[in-house]
Order: sequence, then structure tokens, then C-alpha cells
Amino acid sequence: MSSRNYDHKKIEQNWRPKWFADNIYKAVDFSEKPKKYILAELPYPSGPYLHAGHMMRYTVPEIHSRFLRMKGYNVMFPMGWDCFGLPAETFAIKEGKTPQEVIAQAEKDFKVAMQRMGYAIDWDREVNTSKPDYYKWTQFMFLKLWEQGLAELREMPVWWCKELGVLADEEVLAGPNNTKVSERGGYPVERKMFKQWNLKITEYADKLLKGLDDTDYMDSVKLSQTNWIGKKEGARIDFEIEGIGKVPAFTTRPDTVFGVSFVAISPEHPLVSSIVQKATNASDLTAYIQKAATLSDLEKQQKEKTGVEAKGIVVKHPFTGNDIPLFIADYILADFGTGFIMGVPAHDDRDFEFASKYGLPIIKVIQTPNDFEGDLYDGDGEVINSQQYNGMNSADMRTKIISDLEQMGIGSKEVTYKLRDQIWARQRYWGEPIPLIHTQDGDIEADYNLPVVLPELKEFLPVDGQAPLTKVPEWVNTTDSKGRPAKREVDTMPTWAGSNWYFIRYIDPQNDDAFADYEKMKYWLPVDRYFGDGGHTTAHLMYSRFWVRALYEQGLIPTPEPFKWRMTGGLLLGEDGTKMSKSKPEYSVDPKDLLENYGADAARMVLAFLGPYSETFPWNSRSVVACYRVIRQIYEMFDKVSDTPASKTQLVAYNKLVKNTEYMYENLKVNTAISEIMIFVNASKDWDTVNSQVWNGFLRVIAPVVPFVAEELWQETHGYVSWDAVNSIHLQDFPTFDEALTLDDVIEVPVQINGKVRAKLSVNANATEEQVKEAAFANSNITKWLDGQEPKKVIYITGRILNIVV
RNA sequence: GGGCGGGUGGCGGAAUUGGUAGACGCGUCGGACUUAAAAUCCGAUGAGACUUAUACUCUCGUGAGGGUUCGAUUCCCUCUCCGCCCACCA
Repeated sequence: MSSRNYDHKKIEQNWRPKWFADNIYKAVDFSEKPKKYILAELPYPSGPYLHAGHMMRYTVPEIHSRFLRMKGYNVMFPMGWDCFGLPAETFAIKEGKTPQEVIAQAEKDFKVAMQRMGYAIDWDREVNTSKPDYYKWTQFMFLKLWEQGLAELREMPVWWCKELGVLADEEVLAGPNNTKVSERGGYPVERKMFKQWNLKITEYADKLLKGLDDTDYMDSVKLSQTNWIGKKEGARIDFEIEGIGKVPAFTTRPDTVFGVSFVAISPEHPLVSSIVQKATNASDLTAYIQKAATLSDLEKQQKEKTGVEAKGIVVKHPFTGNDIPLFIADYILADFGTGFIMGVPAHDDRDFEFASKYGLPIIKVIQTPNDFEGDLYDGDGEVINSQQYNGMNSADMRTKIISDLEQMGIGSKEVTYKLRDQIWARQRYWGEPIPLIHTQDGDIEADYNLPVVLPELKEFLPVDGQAPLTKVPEWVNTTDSKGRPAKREVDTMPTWAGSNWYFIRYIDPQNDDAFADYEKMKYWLPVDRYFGDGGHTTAHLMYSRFWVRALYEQGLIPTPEPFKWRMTGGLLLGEDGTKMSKSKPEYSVDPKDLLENYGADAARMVLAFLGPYSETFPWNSRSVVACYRVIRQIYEMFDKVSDTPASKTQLVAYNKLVKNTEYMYENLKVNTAISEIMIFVNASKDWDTVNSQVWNGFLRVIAPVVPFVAEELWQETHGYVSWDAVNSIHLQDFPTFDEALTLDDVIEVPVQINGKVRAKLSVNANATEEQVKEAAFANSNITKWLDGQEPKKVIYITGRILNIVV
């Protein structure tokens, strides 16, 4: 038994207040040390307490940040609260309180939980996105974008519910008799045109694509950004609709234009109304358009493709001059390309499906490969049935026809993107007010008197589909720059707003004159490592990059790319391997129990040990016991510390430990770093004494993982009688190692014959190739297997393996 | 449908990037301690064969099949299953 007992509560209560009172994890502006900005996505307090998923997301990045501090970096590891938006609002509704009330409480509780976990956070930099001194700058930045014409009021089709306002596609369900109802409350929902603020991120599509080259994101992250932008090169081809005019179609395959057997237009296309007027079957068309308006995007794609021909409308093929039928079809998306397509059934599967259904001609214009079966071919090949282009390769024709189209003035080279502009308005209460004013002339003015403070409301739910702020006349009614009565914008910003730039506010959180000092931003940006949720790898990352780039171009931020590097964390599953969720609390891990029964160090250790950071894996309640046990064994090791010189075995074990853990902490393989610690602890059981220098280094190796225990033992080892921050183990250097001492004196070299291990030799670590071969051929099992045969070849990989080929 | 990951013991996962597959941990089995249990500590533990048994030794083994190589969990091809994200994107 150890003379000291591991009492996690006592230790934690002893050191925690000292660390945070002296802010030992302070990130120093303009320090001469090289900086490392380590960022983990800030939580949104949507529940009463930090949950196990949060702990998963923060523990490994935090261990990494501690390691870097011990390697001599000036580390910033900040934390804040993303408070605006639906999660907090929903939480407030559930609690029967206002968002302000639940946020104030959750912020406190979350902070306490993080401090209990011992997270090495510089709390002087804490931010809360819903505080006026923060969102003042969110509003400021928005106005900067608005000044540049990047924010625009735009009319667009939305799901509209009288009770709830605008709803997202997934919030709308099918009701009885082809009606639509809201997911929450079951209120009737209709499709309606609605004016909303949009941010023109699409203007930055190319820059955001190219900007990826300046980052070291993991390939999977870069790829998801690239796919989200979805750059497509193709052509615009104009089709003449008689009596209406030229309508452009976008296609990536202009080489198939001679295969066009119909054209189709989205029911939401602006020209549809004039088409209906001119058509001879207007009532059929109107009925179809109305029906299409009630379908959600999901329903449209699940059902068979449909459309109605606009009879009496003449469309001429731009090359052949033939008449081609025009359809209104809801598989044509209004917001991709031009909302109008040329139908080439022979070479596009969607057009094929549509043409088959309506008996339209399928004109083959590209020769299919010999071994190809079927009517639909979307590859390249020899061009046929295409007049002067016959015989060309379709890939060459694409280039040729684009220049021909340009000469003829009926088309051009065109690039299109999948990326959509961002809807920047919610008809909700709990968000940043958009700091704009509508004048009585219908103009829009900025309100530079920031912050435009969100009024405190007891009743904050939308009523009659109106944004809640509409009901606060004393807030809405204001005056414009000329002193005339005017009205404030009542929509608020979406959840993305605050999280677009929170990492910049950490740099200078108290600044009243700017969102952050430019020189400080120059010192800290870009973020060196950004850890976060897989679900945020596309949208959040993209929007934040856009926001920063747009402000960079105005000279307000020194770097075009906010994040140098990005890694996605996995999820913690329940013990039975199922996803943890609120509906299945029996499988979830209660952080309070964990901290109470095993302490922060064991909790940290087990969360980092169960698996690699980027993977999803199940919780194991036995593993936390194992980690707790290791900590106790470390205490027992302390009893053996003496000045007795370390044995060679001990020195090798120690130097290996330092070497391996250094590599693993650096490369975020904390699960295996903990294995190395366990190996060392196990080995120490065979030693009568542990040399004090070795012990000293060992404590510094474990400090990033188990900060409380490490501090306790470090302070006791050094006999410090009173607390002084400079003596904290967490401000010491990570130990160094001696490469020569990472090797054992005697190593085992396996000997293979034709790739199969037939013997294992114990040889001196610095044995020469000749000595190893000699030993191998002297081995009885080897001679037995060789059976007198002459080796054809002998391959020796130094210190690793000897392979004899016969 | 598209994209991205992944498939290794009973389980979570290792494998220095082409060099002894299964580190470390859980579980299981055996032992110590205990009146007993829990806790703790020590040992064994991929499957199979040979052997009375141990040791020795051998065979098979990283989703399936094939290939490259002295040597493949790792590289290449075909197939298959699972997870995540996006999804009528012209």
C-alpha cells in the first residue's frame, strides 16, 4: 500500500482555484515565444450541463495545447459561448424561461464543468456571442458587408406558416388532403414568396475554392469544401421562345446539343407566367404549377418525374431550326443553373427518364463504346448526327462549339456553382438585430449607432407569422438619418453570425474601439489548429471563411484564411454502440457521476484513451476504472523514488517513453500516448527504486493528460511549501530524451526463410549484418529448414528482420 | 444516385507508413489476499494441430477473391458489407 492515498477531490479542490486565480494558462499577446492558436469549436448551451460529447470534443485538443505550452510555445486555448439561435431558444421554451435567463445559468454551469475538468483555458478571453459588447461587432461586420453590396434583400419562395413564420424544408410535414403542416404544432403551411436578407457568398465561390490551397486542412475537409462549392464548367446556350424571347440554358455537355428533343423550365422560373398566358392549355399548366408549389424538395425528388407540355408555344432548336416541345417540369430546380434546361434523353439519365415517360424522341449523338449496352450513355466518344461536328471526339467538340456559340451570339462559356447564397434572416427573437432601417421612401439605411440592442421580451415567440420584434413598436419605430420616422428591420441574424468570427474576438475580447486590434490579429491569426464537429466541416467552415475573406479585402482582418488546419472529431457512442441521445438517457454517460466517482484526471484519461480523436467509438465504463487504477499506481511509484542511479532498463524505458509520447502528443495520437504511459507504469512495478530524475521527467510527461495528479506530485516532490505560479508543473518544459538510450542493449531479430519466421535471434543492438547472418546460419532451426540448400539471397533490414530466400 | 471514411481476437483499438500482426486497455480463465464477497495484486489469453502434459514445433489468420514483392493489415485490380455527409446540381 502506498503511504499516500489518491484523493481526487482533495487534490482537485486544492489546485484548481490556484491555477485559475493566477491564470497560468494565459496567452500572452506579442510574446517572443512562437505562438500556437489552438481552437475548439465553442459550445452552444442547449442544455443544463456539459455532456460527455462536449468532453470528447475538448479533451484531446486541450491535452495537445498543454503539450505545446510545455514545448515552449505561447499557446492560446480560449473558450466561449455561442448563445444566439434556435438551440438556446428551444431550451428556454422547454424551461419556461427567457433565453437570457437560461443562457446566464448555462454559461455559469458550463464554465464550472470545464474548470472541473481542469481544461487549460485562458478565461480572460471568454466571450459570449449574445452579449451586446460582442454582437455590436457582429452587427458592425454585417454593415461592412452590406456597404460592399454583399447583403441584399431578395424575394424568394419559402414555407410560410401563420403561427411560426418561415420554416425550413425539414420542418414541414405532409398533412391531410395534400396539405402541408408544420412539424411543430401541426399548423397549416403554404408556399409563399417572401423578402429575406441574403449574403452573396456565391460572389466568393472561386476565391473560397482557391483559398483552400493556402490551408493545410485534411484532404477530406478540403474535398467537402470543394464539393460544397461545386464548381462546374460548361456553356450557356440560348433558346428562342417565340413571342417571349431568349431563354438561356446551362449545360455541362454542349457537345450533345444536337440530341435535344425537348426543353424544360422550372415552375418557379420568372418567365413561367408569360408562358402560361401564351399557351393554349393555360389551365392545365396553372394546375400543375400550383401542385408543384405544395411539394417539398424531398417529395419532388422521391416521386416520378412529371411535367406538362406548354402547348402552342414554339421553341426553335438553335442549330437545326426544328421545333422542340417546351415542358414545365418540377425536376428542374429554380435555383441551379438558369432554371431552364435542354433535354438530351440519350445522354442524361434524368432527361432519359422524363422522355421515356412522355414518349419524346431519344436522339443519339455520341457513339457508344462497342461493349456498351442500353440506351443511355453519358460518357465521351465519337460525335454523330451533329452536322459539321460529326466525327469529332465529344470532348473536343465541347471546346469547339463554345467558341462557335460565342461567334453566333447565342451562347458562351459559363461557370456555375452549387454553392447558394446564404439566407441571412430569421423571423425569430433570439438573434442579433440586423442594424438596418427602412425609411418611409422605401430606402434602406444603416444604423451606425451600435449596438442595436435586442430588447428584453417575456413573450418572444412569433405570433401570426410575424417576427417577434414587430410587436415592440417602441423598438421598431425610429428615425432615419434625416430625422424622419422610420422602422427598424425586425428579422434577426441566423445562428451562424456569432460563430463566424468568435475566434477573432478571443484575440482582443475587451476592445471597445474595434472588434480586435489589427496588430494583435496579425500576431495570432491564422488559427493553427481548429478542432470541431464533423457536421460543421462544410457550412460553418465555409461561411466563416467567407466572412473573414470579405473583411480581409476591406483591410479589416490581416489574413484571408482564418484557419490553417482543421480536424474533425468523432462521436462518443453509448456503451451498447448506439448513438447517445436525449431520448435514451440510460445509455448516456453522466459527467457529474464521472467527476464525482473517479475525478477529472481519470475522466480526461479515459476519454482520450478509448480511441483516436477523429473516430467514433462506444463508451466503456470499465475503462474509466482502469484509468483510475493507473493513477493510483503512479502514487505507488512515488514511494520508490530515490537518488539511486537508474538501471539501464529503467533509462531505456524512460527515454522511450519521452520519445514516443512527444511524437504522439504532437500528432494527436493521445490514445497511444496513454498506452505508453501505462507501459512505463507497468514496467516500474519491477523496479525497486525509481530514480528522481526519471520521476521528474515522468511527471512532466503525464502532466498534459492528468494535470491535477501531476501538479500534486510535482509540488510534493519539490517540497514547495506555498503556491507560486512559476513552480507549476504546467509551466515547465517537456522533458528531453537521449536517442542512444531509447535502444535496448540486446534486441530480438526474427529470421525468416521465404518470408516465414523460423527463428528469433537475440543479438547485440549494434551487431553488424555479418554477425547477424552468422548467428542465423548457426541456429539449429534455421539449418533444419535450410536442409543444406544454398540461399539464393539474404536480405537484412538493420535491427528489424533477416530474410533468407532459397 | 454521388462523395468520403472504414472492415484487424469475445470487445475498444495498436502496428514506427512495405519488415515479428494483435501494443495498451476491457472481458474471460487461473492464482494470491479474505471467514466470504468486493476491491487490489500476480500470471495466462487469436484459432487450430502435435504432445499424457509442459516445452519445442507446425498450420491457418487483418471482410472475400486475385495480383505485385524476398516479405502485404499496409501498394494495385475485382467484389462485398458497414458508417457518415450530400443528394433530381443540368
